[in-house]
Amino acid sequence: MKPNTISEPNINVALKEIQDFSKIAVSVDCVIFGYDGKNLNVLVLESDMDPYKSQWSLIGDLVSPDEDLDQAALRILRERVGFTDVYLEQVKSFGSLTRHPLGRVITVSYYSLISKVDHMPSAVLPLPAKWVNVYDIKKMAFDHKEILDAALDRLRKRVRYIPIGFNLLDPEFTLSQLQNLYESILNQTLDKRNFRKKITAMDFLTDCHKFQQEVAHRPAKLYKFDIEKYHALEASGFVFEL
Amino acid sequence: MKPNTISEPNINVALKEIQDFSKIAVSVDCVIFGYDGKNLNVLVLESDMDPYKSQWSLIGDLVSPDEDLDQAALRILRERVGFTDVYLEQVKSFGSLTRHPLGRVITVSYYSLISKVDHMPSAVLPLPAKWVNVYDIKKMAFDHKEILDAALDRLRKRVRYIPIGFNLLDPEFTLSQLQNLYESILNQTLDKRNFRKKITAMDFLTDCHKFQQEVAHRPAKLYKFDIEKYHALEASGFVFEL
DNA sequence: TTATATTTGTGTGAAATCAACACTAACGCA
DNA sequence: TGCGTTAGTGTTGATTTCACACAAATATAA
Repeated sequence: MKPNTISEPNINVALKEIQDFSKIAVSVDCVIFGYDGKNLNVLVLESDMDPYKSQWSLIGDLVSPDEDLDQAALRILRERVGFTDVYLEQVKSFGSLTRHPLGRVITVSYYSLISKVDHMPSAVLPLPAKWVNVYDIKKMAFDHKEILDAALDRLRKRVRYIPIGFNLLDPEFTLSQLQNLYESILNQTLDKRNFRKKITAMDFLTDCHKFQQEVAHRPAKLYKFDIEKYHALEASGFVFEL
Repeated sequence: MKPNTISEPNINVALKEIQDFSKIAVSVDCVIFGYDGKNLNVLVLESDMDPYKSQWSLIGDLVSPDEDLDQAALRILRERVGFTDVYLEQVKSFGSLTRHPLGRVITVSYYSLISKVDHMPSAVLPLPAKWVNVYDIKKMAFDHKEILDAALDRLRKRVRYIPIGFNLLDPEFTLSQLQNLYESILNQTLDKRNFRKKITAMDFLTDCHKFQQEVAHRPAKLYKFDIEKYHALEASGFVFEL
């Protein structure tokens, strides 16, 4: 643990030539989560690239020199699958030497949350893209399973401390739908009464004064997530925790 | 929210030319935390680069084509400051277009935890490097303040759920030292009795049967962190939480 | 040798939170 | 009209959290 000397200047201290651009490409890969009212899904493509032909891959692309990372992720979501205004969060970067068969590609992973999955069945999506139940995916192309796992892990942590789950639901939803969503993400069952107590105790759900239609059972009340109320609460020290 | 078509193949699906290597360089920046028994410090260099001359910068370097990201971070720690065997964790990547004056550089940030800071006073370190109290840093070169904040944020979250704080202490430490460390990291005071109750209740501290020497007050018992005991507990379902 | 300054080390009780649990209500449908 | 299905609602005991004060051990200075 004896410190050396600083021999050469480094990139943060003084000039260093970065002309050769180090022969590393940078990409962004998006883990797009969607919820169909029943299961947590992820949007995948079928890879055409050897040696991963016909395995699922995430949706990604190279970062172009004139866009930052978030912009690249948003562009990918827009260009590849037509999603705009989605919740987006960077997860981490993957840089194994052999992770991409075409060469050295470091990828920055993001996850995003999409609502109304049921309104976008795979038929409407560009052909090879498909919603797949997260828990059915055992293997993917490249290191994408590892990326998916990291994103899911992150989502599970986040979802308990910030109210982002609502991004996966329709604007108006029932408490049971919300609970099911949480159960899908956390992969565990929750107690109905305790869940409702907790959620309604924090005061950012608005009663829509409407009920579910056309269900073959007692219809449930519809609620909306009131983001302004939430921000007000947050500002006065309240922290969301599930 | 209408999906487009997938017009061209992308990097995950089929061949795409990545010859031009997108003129993006990739660097790693390390937020090196150290604890001097009193304050949480971070190791910084004085930047020589305009327009950030004489401002503090983190310790970083370009990623070379034949090393992965973790290797690059470890190399930087070894080459620049002589640290080996340190706790290291990736935080996130920063890719603003204008973040580096020399051109487009995307950086992957890491933080690491160093013990025995008091045994490596700045005199022994390569000249421009210096330990600075984290809470005294208001401004840094590049976007490094933002990187520092992200790393500190991550450390604060991690330290409550995994016992990594011990990396910042000598192998043998007192409970008060441990508590002070947590107070420095979390930037809040903790109740002595409750802290000790919690820590000793989880059974991975070993009594060294030794006491502090040469202190002008009642000497405290020394403890060791028993990582094997911790792993055993962890395996049987125990989760560290502070 | 004695007093002082400093830090260590220890337990209890009140309040808040968590976890487990079961029945009636409302609707569509046969 | 009865059946199947999901919605909606409170209580209690167990657990966890939080606040809080004083005697013991050492070095140092008088």
